[in-house]
Amino acid sequence: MRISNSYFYTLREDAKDEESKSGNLLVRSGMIKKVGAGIYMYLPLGYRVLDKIKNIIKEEMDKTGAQELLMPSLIPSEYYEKCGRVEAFGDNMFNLRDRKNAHMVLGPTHEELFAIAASMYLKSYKNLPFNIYQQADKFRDEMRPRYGLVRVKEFIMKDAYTFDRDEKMQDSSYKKMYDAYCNIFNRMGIDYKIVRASVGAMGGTLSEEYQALTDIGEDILVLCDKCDYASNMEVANFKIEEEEEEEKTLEEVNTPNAHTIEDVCNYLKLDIKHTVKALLMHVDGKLTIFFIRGDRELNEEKALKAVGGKEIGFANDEQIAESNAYPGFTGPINLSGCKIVVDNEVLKMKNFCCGANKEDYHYINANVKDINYDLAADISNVVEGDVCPKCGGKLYFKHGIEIGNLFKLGDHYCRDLGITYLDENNKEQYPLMGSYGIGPGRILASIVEQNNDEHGMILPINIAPYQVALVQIDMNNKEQTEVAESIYEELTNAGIEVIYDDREERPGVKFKDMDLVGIPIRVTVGKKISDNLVEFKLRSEAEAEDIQLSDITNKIKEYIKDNLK
RNA sequence: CGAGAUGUGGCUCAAUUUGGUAGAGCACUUGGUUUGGGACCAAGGGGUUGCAGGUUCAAAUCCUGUCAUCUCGACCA
Repeated sequence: MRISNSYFYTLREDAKDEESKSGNLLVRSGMIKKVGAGIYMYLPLGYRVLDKIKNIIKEEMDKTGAQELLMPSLIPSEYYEKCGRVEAFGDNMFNLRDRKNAHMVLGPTHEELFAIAASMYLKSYKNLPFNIYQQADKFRDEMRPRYGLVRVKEFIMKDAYTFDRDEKMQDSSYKKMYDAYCNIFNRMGIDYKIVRASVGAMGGTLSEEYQALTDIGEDILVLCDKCDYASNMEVANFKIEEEEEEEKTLEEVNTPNAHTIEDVCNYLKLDIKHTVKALLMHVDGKLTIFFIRGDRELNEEKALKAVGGKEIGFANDEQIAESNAYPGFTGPINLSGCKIVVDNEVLKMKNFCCGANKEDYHYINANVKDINYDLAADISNVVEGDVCPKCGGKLYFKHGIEIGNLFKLGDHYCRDLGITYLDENNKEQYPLMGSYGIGPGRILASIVEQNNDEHGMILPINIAPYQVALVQIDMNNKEQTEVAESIYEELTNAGIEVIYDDREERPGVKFKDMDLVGIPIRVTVGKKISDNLVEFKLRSEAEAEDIQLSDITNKIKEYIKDNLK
């Protein structure tokens, strides 16, 4: 491409409405432009990059035997009602009415339609297994879009769906996707971790996520410093260490105005790890009090699961009044009028401090024998330094952007939709379904987030919009023009993607722009041409190299051959 | 949805406190001088100050409402 008569622009300053590095670089390089919160246009340069990402995904998906198709985005809502997902998605789904006032949605994910597509083909056990996928727009009315392309309201997702007969067959289908995803992200040079995750609104039995490691990642990954344990915080656990301490006698102590755990610890000079705090919650409107170690957070998802509820939130005064709990001084001793859930860890604690259910009083030296509760379960979040549940190593945290996920969904979608096949005994069976997502936009954001310097982005050669930036220093120099044109022609004929900066701009402008956009290879045709030399520079390296003009195209071809994954 | 901040040429910002004809840099156009890391000089074009009301002789500025964007929180495949 010749820049001089192409759509190409860059911005010299950061956008004021972009916070993240990747968001800013993508906007400044003219790859994307914000239309509204969480809504972006992909401009020609950005679209080329997106297309390359999609192509790598497509290649690896097709290699597994998956077949591509295309689903609509505008879907009658009845399809989502059948599986109870109108409720599951709630306000996250875009709802609209057509002219006949029929209720429509913009698809947030496509399990239902894929199941229906599957049913058109699937009649016999002989049809299994198979895998169908698409790369198409998804719409989710996110409460808070942020970080450029990381969390948006409309985005392209590659979503694949497998259909299998039994768990063994599904394991094999799942493994194929697992491996394909590794290939995809490895080819793109992304630094990622595969973590165990929650099945969330998808429902199902197993979920793993591919998480690109970056500081702006919204997910917290729990990793072990000794083994390969890796889990999303939402489902991470830790090994509870039993305290070896002799049980002392329960004692009530005055703690004036000590409403928070910090206050109590300061006042009584206690280690926060020897305290138990209360979380006064409502589960489906009913007061439920959770007790966890003072320094931990309640994991609401685990808590809900433990009590078998649907909705959880902080209790209001009215709900609290049903019990004898005293906010700020609530403890699991002589507590009544509510459901009481204690963290498994609390059962192993010795001589801890907790509220006494009356103003300005706490208990010290409390032990399991002193407390009353309805249920004990794992309800708290891991903190850094906890013991790995797998090997006993130390757990630490990293932030990740979820760029891919794998779900074993079981058969509930097919059950709800009545999709069956006949087995060899002429008996109707429900197939097992799996769903597998990848977010190309998030991949782009993650790559830029992981690969940049003060000059701009540094893109891998199979992702960059062009492989080679050809910079001619002096557009009025005939010899330079001749050489640049011939290099352009030769590389282009060899199938190499060249962006030829033939603008009447000063060299500095051209260098800055090519650096900002992150083109991996730069060839500069300048004054050294009188010695038959041109300059070869990698975006990732600081130094340039002078190359004989006669060698330059071969050098580039070889570099690309060696580095194109 | 709760709290805070911000909306002024394409971009980044000033003028708002104290009401008085809307300004700079970048970008753009023309001419000239330059030409290896975002050049310089000169002359231009481009904004009913997010929108709607109100107060006033006069509103970017004050008041009310509304919308949008960003941040923190809540929420979250």
